[in-house]
Amino acid sequence: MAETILVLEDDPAMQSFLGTLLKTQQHQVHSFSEGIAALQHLVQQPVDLILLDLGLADMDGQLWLAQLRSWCDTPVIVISARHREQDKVQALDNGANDYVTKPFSAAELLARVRANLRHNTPQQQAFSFGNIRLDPVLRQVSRAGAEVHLTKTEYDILLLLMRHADKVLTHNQILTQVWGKTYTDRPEYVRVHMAQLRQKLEDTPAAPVYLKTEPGVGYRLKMT
Amino acid sequence: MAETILVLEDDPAMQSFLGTLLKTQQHQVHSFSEGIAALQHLVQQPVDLILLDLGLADMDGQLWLAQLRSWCDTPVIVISARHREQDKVQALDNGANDYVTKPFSAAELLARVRANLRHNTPQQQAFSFGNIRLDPVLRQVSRAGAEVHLTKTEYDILLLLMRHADKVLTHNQILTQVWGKTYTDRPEYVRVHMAQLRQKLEDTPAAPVYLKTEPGVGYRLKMT
DNA sequence: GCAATCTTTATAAAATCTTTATAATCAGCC
DNA sequence: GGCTGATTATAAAGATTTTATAAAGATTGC
Repeated sequence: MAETILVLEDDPAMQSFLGTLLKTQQHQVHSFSEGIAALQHLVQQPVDLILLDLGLADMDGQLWLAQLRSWCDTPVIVISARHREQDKVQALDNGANDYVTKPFSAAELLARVRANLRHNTPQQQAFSFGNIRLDPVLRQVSRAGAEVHLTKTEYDILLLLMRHADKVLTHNQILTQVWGKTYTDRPEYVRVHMAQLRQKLEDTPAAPVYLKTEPGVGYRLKMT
Repeated sequence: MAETILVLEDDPAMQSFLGTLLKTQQHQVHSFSEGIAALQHLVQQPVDLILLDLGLADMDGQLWLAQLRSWCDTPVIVISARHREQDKVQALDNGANDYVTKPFSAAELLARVRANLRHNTPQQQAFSFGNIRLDPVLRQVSRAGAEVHLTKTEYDILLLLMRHADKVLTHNQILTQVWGKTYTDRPEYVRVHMAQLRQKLEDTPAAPVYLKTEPGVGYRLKMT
């Protein structure tokens, strides 16, 4: 958390409400009532998200948004009392990322704030255990920050173990998922590749911390 | 335009309506009624945006979304008849980028589609990695400042790799995007053209730094 | 027809997987 | 505890698959 959010809203009650709401989520909030002041601040200090009320006193919110978008691509959530379709379309086409109409639910607004912070900071949904990280989007594994090259089979096994973290997977389950149903009588395949994975991922392959053996049953990835 | 949009919606009337609506904007639309089929398609061929109806017959839309997000970060707009706050919050926290409730205005939906396409495909004026630069507007590639001539096929492959920087693209994905769906059994096409690209772009084509092979899987453009 | 490009093909090289042998470890039993 | 048979770990050789590359043939557009 601790993302910085700029609120541009000229109704004092609403400004105060938004500030309080966002601070409950540990966000740092900068509130403004006037468009010019907000722009000046943004030039000085970038923020992670902007909440914009269209009904400003000193200038038109749509114009403000259009002007902002000429140089800044920070996500903007528009908050407005205007329910008309054409207002929404105009704001979105002016570069808004989302449009919320008053009255709105606090929980929904916070969820939309989270969503917009998330997709702008494309932090991958990565699995990690210890100093090992697996990023299924990039199909990439790293150890202590350094990329580790895994073969297709090794990667498939690790992904399978991660998707069932802390559970025991039998040889047959691994063989079926990775090699296919007809390979259930080749447990040695799993052993050889598991040894390879340990060589690449464990600090002490002979005394594995993550890739544990369950004798007589199968293997388990310990996430702790 | 010409972005590809996947629609997952099990009501035939709504599916048809969405398809028609999106096609008026020159989008390429792939419609599905079942979650499994849609996932299978996405693995084969990435899209630019996903419209998801939460009320699927064969599985829970929220589960589908969570599963998708474990490996895919394509923008998702949820369309739902459920107006409850907790449904919205859950969907947004599951990784949805936007949430639209039925009944919705066509113009607003299209505006939200535009907004989500725009913000997730930042209008990079030029991609670059190392001393290589690709300008999609001029359709021009240069290396260390000097223009490099690429054939149409070479350029298409490079652009595709750049749009999915650092991700692995399978042979099938490359073949489908560049040659078409009926070429998925010709991986040698990709190999030959990839070798050409390396000759033109890499300092040491035999030991590529950018255009990496992932044996058994596909190719990856390494930007980092 | 010519030049550029794409497709096809053949061969060499590289990477990975499978197989095998041996050593280590484990579980049950006396 | 120590023995025994079964299971597991590991390295390394062998086999197979996958990939790189050049070059010849086919196609396309001007």
